[in-house]
Amino acid sequence: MAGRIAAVSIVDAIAADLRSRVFSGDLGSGEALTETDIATSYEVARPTAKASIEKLVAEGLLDRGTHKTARVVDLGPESVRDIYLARAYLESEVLRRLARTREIPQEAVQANRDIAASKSGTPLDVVEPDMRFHTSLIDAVANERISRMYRSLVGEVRLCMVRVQSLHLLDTELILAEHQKILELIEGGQGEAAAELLDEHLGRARERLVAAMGGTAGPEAEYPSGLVPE
Amino acid sequence: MAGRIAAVSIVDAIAADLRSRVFSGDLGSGEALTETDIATSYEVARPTAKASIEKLVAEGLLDRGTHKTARVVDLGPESVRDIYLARAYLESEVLRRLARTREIPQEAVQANRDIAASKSGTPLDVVEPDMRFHTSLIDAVANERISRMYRSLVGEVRLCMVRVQSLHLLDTELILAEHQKILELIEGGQGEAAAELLDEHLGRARERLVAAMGGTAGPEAEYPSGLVPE
DNA sequence: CATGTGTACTTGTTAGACAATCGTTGGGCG
DNA sequence: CGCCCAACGATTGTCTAACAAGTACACATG
Repeated sequence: MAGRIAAVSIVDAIAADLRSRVFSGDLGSGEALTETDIATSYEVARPTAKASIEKLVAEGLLDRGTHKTARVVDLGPESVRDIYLARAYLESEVLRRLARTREIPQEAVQANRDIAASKSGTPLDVVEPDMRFHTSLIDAVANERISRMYRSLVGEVRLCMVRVQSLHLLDTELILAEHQKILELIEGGQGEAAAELLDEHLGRARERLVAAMGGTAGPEAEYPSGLVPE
Repeated sequence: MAGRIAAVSIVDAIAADLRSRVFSGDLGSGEALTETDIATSYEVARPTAKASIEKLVAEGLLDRGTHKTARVVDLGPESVRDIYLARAYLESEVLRRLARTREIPQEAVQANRDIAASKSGTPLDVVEPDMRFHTSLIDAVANERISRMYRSLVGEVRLCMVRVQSLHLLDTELILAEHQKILELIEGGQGEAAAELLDEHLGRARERLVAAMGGTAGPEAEYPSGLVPE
């Protein structure tokens, strides 16, 4: 059974709703979330609202100190680098290990197909399948804790993307081609090459994101030779 | 200032105390922790106790379902494998990246010295510096999220060690020698070799731990040729 | 022996309250 | 006029008390 029935607590339900509102941009960076506001707007008691907030704080989506109002995290360039480098650490090693068995998850192949299909939509439509491509690779190693760690990053990654959704930072064709190449390298048992390509892939996204946020981009932001878009 | 003053909330203080009691073995595997028990024993309100429990649940040290009493996690062989493999994923990649700059953290060197110094003590005395050796390597990459992820594993790793503290699973000399060799390989820029040695190092600990817990150990449990202890 | 029921225990959630703390605003003083 | 300090409001941390809802186990029943 894939999706057993929910049986969510009120706290979880509110946390889930807040989470989606953060991802959708309904709650922007730095926006304040007081316990009483949430309590009244969801018509629950303050401790319930408090617990929801604390859940999101633990996930890294909200930020707050003692006696201070919780706010949606405001990710600066250095946080973006931190997040993407952490991704690279996890994912490149996963690629190496997957290459040893030369197994590629079907979900990753499907995710890449969905990226191709979403080219006609808005830039934001690419985010979901792109994310799914990477998570499916992580999940392929079948390690509960690795997957759990990666999920905690994914939340923040999506947060980055929301902030720059209007900018056309990523060329879909290039994403597609690199994903495809990564899968081929895994299938060919060339883990080292796959890891290197992934580093490039993530490094470029990272530095272009940093630049878009007002930071100074590193050399990784450049397109590979001969693949500059229109 | 390394350790700024605490200013801990009551919830944090109780969580910290429970954590140390779990690590010290005062609270054994599967032991029940009801909210009211904790509330009365620490002389706080039940919501406060509840919050403390939820913190530990989030850390993976306690386990509980809805409407069920929280219990100290009972790590089975499959969990031990999961934990150690997750460690290996993180650490081997960290080693590779450290080898690129050939930098070895002084904390790791010191930790290894402390392991040598603890040989005369109980087997449990080795745990702390051993842990410190590994965490210092992780922290050396200066990535906030990588460090945070690793910390979440460390709690469970220590839990494993508590359960097998009475057994003499690890030969201190071998640990020491392998740690030393890993540092040398990093210094020499041989990241691949360092990662491989680490895999062996962790794999052996992992499988011997599994065997000690009643599982069937894999081939990694064996000592390397020519290094069988007395 | 299997099954259903009931009771005690535990957790989920709420309400209201008070203390401690943070941010800000306004007044007093140089 | 500008700056420092005090008082205030807003917000969070914690508590007490209580009820609802769910679980687990013993018990009685078929």
